[in-house]
Amino acid sequence: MRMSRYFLPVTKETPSGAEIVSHQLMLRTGMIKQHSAGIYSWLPLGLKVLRKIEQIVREEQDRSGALEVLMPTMQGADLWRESGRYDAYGAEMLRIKDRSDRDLLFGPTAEEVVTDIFRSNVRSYKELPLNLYNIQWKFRDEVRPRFGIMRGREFLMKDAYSFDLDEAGARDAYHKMFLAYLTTFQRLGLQAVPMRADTGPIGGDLSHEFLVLAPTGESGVFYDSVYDQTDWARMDISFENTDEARQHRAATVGGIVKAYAATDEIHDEARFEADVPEERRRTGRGIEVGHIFYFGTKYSLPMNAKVSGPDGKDALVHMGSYGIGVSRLVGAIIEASHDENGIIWPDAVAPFNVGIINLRPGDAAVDEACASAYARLTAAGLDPLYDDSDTRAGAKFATMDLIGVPHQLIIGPKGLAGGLVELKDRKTGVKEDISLEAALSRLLSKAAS
RNA sequence: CGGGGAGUAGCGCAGUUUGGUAGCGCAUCUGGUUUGGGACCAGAGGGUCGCAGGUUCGAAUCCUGUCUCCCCGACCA
Repeated sequence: MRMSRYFLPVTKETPSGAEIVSHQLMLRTGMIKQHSAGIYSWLPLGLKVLRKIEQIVREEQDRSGALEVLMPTMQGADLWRESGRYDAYGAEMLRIKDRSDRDLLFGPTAEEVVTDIFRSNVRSYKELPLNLYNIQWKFRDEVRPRFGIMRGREFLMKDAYSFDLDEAGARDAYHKMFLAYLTTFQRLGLQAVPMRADTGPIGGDLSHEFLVLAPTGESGVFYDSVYDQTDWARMDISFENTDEARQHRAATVGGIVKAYAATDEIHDEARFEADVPEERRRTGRGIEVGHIFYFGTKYSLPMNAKVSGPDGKDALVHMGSYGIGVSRLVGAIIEASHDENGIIWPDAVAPFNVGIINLRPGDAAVDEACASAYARLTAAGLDPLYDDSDTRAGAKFATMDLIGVPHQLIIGPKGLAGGLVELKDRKTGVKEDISLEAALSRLLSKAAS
């Protein structure tokens, strides 16, 4: 993308009303524009990042065996009356009437809709296990939206719903999502710690929140430092539905959750001190980016979602639901990864892989070198952002750093006269003077790996 | 919903106490000089001061109402 053709309304000043750094940076980089309290438009740069995150979430859901669907944002009230939640949900649910005076609502979640899909299409236990997910906009009329898109009223959520014949099956579905979440967050460049969560009226031990560690997080977190050292990507998990794979998943999750991790809501200091050696105790702040839970027959019972079991009798399906705040992740990543100059995107979600800075537009040799670099990087499948604007070098550097372009190729007449360009790493700040060829081959090999 | 704060040019703000017909910085546009870490000079455009009523010769400023946004608390991806 050429900067001159892009829509990148960056500002030097911090907009008022933005308290936390991710909100400030998202506004300053022109990723989002506030529409009203808790409701935002996503501008090109922000949407690009949102889509990249969404795609990683999608890939890991698919890999775990979940199947993508797309459920409506507008839901009829009848299903919610059936589950008993139309009255129970309260003011957070946005209720609307259509022209025929029918009650609609903007879905805050989709248990009712997905259960309805299930019960009208699935008859036999042989079709299980089944996990349906969608990545769809939700609306919750929060009492107090805040922190930009971190707690918006309208937000993009990945919500998955598992269906199993019995609790044992549901437990395995839970394990699959648990493990898929860990790899998802790791791919996003985040350190997320699973923490046992309050299960509410259902009870049991099957509810976990995933918290991204960031100093500005809303929740206080207490955890064993073994979570700092774990490389989830190396777990080598099979999502096959064999007994062996199930046992392996159960053992893996069991091993992970054995270590202490809790948010301040349910933190037990005495247990923390008893279970975790002092040198391994970690306290900090976290942002909740995922929440999974098993809720048994809470919806299948009132909505009569049954399958025929192997014994020929109908059985209510056991369900679980699994959420990831996709739009919140954008903010969470920024909270976890930024410096005084701006955002430091992890490579996997960076809106552009490489920045090209032309220090002297109009200089034939520099223009040519930049154009050539741009063409070759683009041809190799990289997504470069080429600043071809006629502005001061300092402003260009500041903008590239602000929007967090991971690698920056800086080309000017002085360096070029000696056959050199500058290659800068956003994260480390390291700058190197090397030949254009060397810089390109390094960028291309990095892209290939 | 309780408590606090704020709405003045695209953005950030001053002006309100003590009414006299709106200003600064950034951004934008034009021309010129520049160009290796957020340039400089000269000029220009842009605001019914959130909205509605009221007081007054006269209201951004005082009064009443209302809408919106932000912050702190109880809830959540």
